[in-house]
Amino acid sequence: MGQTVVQEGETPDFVGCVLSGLLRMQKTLADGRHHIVGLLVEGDIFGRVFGGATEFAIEVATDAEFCAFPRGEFEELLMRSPDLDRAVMLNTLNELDRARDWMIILSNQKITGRIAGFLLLMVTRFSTIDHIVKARDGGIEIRIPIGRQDLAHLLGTRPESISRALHALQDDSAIRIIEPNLIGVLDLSALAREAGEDEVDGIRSVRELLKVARLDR
Amino acid sequence: MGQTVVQEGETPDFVGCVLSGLLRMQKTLADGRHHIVGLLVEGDIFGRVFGGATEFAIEVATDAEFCAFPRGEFEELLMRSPDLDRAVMLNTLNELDRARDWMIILSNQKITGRIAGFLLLMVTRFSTIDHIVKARDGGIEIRIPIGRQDLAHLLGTRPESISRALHALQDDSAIRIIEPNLIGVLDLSALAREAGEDEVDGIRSVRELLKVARLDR
DNA sequence: CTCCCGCCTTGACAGCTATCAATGACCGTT
DNA sequence: AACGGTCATTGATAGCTGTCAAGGCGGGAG
Repeated sequence: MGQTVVQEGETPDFVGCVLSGLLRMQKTLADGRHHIVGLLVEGDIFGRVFGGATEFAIEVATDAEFCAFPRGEFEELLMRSPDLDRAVMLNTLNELDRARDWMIILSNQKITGRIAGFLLLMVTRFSTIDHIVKARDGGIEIRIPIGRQDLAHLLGTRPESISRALHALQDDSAIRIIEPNLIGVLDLSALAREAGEDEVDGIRSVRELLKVARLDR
Repeated sequence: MGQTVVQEGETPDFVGCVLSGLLRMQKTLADGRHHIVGLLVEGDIFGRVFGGATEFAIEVATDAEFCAFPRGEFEELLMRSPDLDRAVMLNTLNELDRARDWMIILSNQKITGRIAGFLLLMVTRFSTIDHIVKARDGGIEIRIPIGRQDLAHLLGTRPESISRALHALQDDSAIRIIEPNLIGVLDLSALAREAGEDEVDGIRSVRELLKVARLDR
């Protein structure tokens, strides 16, 4: 927990792939604060494929497993397997879109909007990770895999504001705080409205997810 | 000016490469506001290489030229030319880092800090585009290629706050507002301090840039 | 079992920003 | 030259957030 996998400015000699658990990608600023720029879950690839130093450190957020390939071999593998190459490219493009989604979320001036966007992103992006997003009869339950401090760093604010905003969303009956890190989503539309996002497509896909989850049981 | 090149949600049938001018990548929200998530300058590639719809619209910010390759041919070209494939991958990875830099900037809670980070990013990233960043005897001059409205959308705030923050930085003798869109940088360290970033490396490279620019003349 | 420590939460206050409104500068048009 | 439009700026006020401080809760060590 909290161990460093890749240090800032380092050029790692391997390409990693997360198998389970959660890693966080962050940058430490001059004043000691560290800002989180992304979370890595199972299936995510980290470490730059071709040269160049990583500008961001990677640390373990929860118990996690990952595998590492020597970078040279991985690059050769990419050369020989167009399919793998294409998959890595698609993965990178998806991460790029995700990073831009983060930008939209961070552009929201009210904290409640940022948290609403964060929760929606969790639901839409991590819907396949069942220990994070669970579909229940009452709606969806999200287990936030990081603490208030990290969440604040992620959303560009402070733990106190996170707490207040979550309880404000609860007062609006948009969510329910089951445990500090276990959030029940009561009203997706309200969240989307709060986030200011046109998340209609996202919500539709979530509805599909819920249907599938119910059929599974 | 303001024309749409690629629409949101569309799957463009070409891959574009900016030759000159400036394009902006943005997303329109449900309430009509549009948030800018990136600027494209010469050499930047846009349009997804492999399938998938673009989540962001691309519009012309200034007079611009770009070339377009049919997507199918481009993908075949990638298959046949490992060098090009590698270059595109590197380009994408760089954009990813840039997007994460944006996240850091947007995480800054004070507007002056966000603008300081923006200016530093302009200097470090667009230092080769001489109609945007110019080295002069007094320091560096940055021509901001977008208006206050767009700048506000980019930094997640409002035009009024942009104006106030710029003039605050001027009062601190960190910058000089030569024209509304032409900013002279007087004190890089002050900007870095304001941004809270450990931009020492960045500043060093800027110093190199200044030296080179002076030798050029 | 008790203590200690970290985390989450809540309250009070200062500081900053969003918002509304109004003014002035610049540009293209008439 | 006069007009209308957009854009940048400035002021006043309300609202929200950062900050500091304190209290409550749970888990681990002794």
